[in-house]
Amino acid sequence: MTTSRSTQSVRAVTLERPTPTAARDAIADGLDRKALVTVFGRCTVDYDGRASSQLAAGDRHVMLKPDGAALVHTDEGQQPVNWQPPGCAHDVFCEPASGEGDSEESEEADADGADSPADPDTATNTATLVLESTRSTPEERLLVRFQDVLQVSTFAGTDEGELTLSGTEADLRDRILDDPDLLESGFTPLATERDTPAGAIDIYGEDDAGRTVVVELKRRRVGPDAVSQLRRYVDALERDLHAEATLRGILVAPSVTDRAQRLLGAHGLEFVSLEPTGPD
Amino acid sequence: MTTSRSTQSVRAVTLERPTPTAARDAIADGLDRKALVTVFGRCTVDYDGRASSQLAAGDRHVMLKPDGAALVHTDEGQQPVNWQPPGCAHDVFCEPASGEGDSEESEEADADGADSPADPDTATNTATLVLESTRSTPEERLLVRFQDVLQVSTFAGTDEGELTLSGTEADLRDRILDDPDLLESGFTPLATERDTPAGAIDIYGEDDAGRTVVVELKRRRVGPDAVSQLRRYVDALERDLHAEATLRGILVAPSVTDRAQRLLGAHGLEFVSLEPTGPD
DNA sequence: TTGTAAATGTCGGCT
DNA sequence: AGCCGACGTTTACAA
Repeated sequence: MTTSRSTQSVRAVTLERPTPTAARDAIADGLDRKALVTVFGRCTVDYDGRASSQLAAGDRHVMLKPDGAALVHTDEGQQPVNWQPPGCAHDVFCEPASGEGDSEESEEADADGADSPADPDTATNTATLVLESTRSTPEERLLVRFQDVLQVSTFAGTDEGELTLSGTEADLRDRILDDPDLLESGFTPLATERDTPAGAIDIYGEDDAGRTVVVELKRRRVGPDAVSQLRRYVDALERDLHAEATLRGILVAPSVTDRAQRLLGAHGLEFVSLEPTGPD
Repeated sequence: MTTSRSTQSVRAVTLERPTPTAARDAIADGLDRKALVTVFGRCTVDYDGRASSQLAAGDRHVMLKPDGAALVHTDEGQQPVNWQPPGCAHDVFCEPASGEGDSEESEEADADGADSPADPDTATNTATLVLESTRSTPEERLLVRFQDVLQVSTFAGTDEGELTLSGTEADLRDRILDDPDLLESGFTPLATERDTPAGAIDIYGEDDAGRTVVVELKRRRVGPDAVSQLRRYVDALERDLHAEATLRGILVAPSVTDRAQRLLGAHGLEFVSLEPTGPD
């Protein structure tokens, strides 16, 4: 068990191969201090809420964030194998032992029961560490049971840094608004996010000949879904304006798939190739 | 600086407040051993690829997975602020110093240059730790520069556990295939994933009266996009079969939004309320 | 709280 | 490697 202190305050505390109760106390302390908590060890994971899942024992990295998010990572994949969104309440406690006879029903009672029979504090060897993250709306629960804890860490940090991102759909939109001729010579944007009964049109405008133009933007190569989306807006606007013949729908993206191309043709929609960021 | 060993092998190694070069060596060793590597400390992050982003200095948790995935987490949010997908090559090295005059152009040359002038090994105080994860198709690069490293850990584990998940669209499909009357009395499923020029139909079948039925399934409450999808399949099948009048399209989901409901009505499509898992 | 669509979406299945 | 759609999608924004 070692701790590390910066010159200002405790910023990282790490326990290696702690007992379940030592792990529990360190984690509880970390959560209290609004620190980011990580636990690495052998565990099972159960989730129940929008769906439900079970995960057999394996070595995983668990992260509990002060905003209530929880992440369970295996050694593979970008996505966590299990998780809980921000807004959850984290709880940590020890259970007497993770025998096979441990009934599901006993969990709930133990979760907040301060007076469990034979307090786990006195049976550290057989006690198992449990992490629980819950929320309502929707009701969801994540339960991580550790057979073995290799490491517990708590991190207290500050992060004021803002992310700047470019190459988004907003950039593509701004590019066209800055220079409407990029879409087509004589195009005039009249509104963005113009609402229809079917949703909001990215760019609403007029062409050279005064025809109404519905523009749908995508930052990357598109498939059939984007064509359907454009068609939906054009349809809705036609119904709304009772102006069938003069409406044009243009999909703007770097490229389209074959099937999307055919769907565009089948519905009299157009395509303009444009990327979110221009050549510098 | 401490290490922890299990009875079988080194499973977790942790350094606290290491020098940049010690951190570099531990991380390089961890990557070599196909371990999961975590680094916590103050860093800046730059990404360039499908989009591009910059993130000013802050305290973050970085995870490098043996499959090539990289994750940068702040203390908020379920999603990483920056990341790199599996399949990337991770690299770790030290740079002479992170002065403001450090030009972007110099990075690439330093990344793999074994013979940098004044090897950073001898200037640990001013050297900065850098993590780099790159891939091709598409060309993408993530660069994490640490001003301060609070902790480096490497974890070697095993994970054979499989995730079982229920409450998915596949469960909803199986529920209907098991008991087609759940959709409507007299419904007969004929195929799943039936292909059309617009995509694959979830369930293709016939109703009581022998009319063709296109069924689109959603595991949760749906909006306009699902209606568009169903419409797309019905349209395509009508064109394919030249059988306009006898086609029915049914959206199956727990519920629909108002707008989706109106779109269904506008296009003569139907809705059946059903959840992926039935009452037990 | 709910609706709507973007996302460096990611992931899996299939061609 | 590209296409296609599901996902416990998550996230941001508007009503």
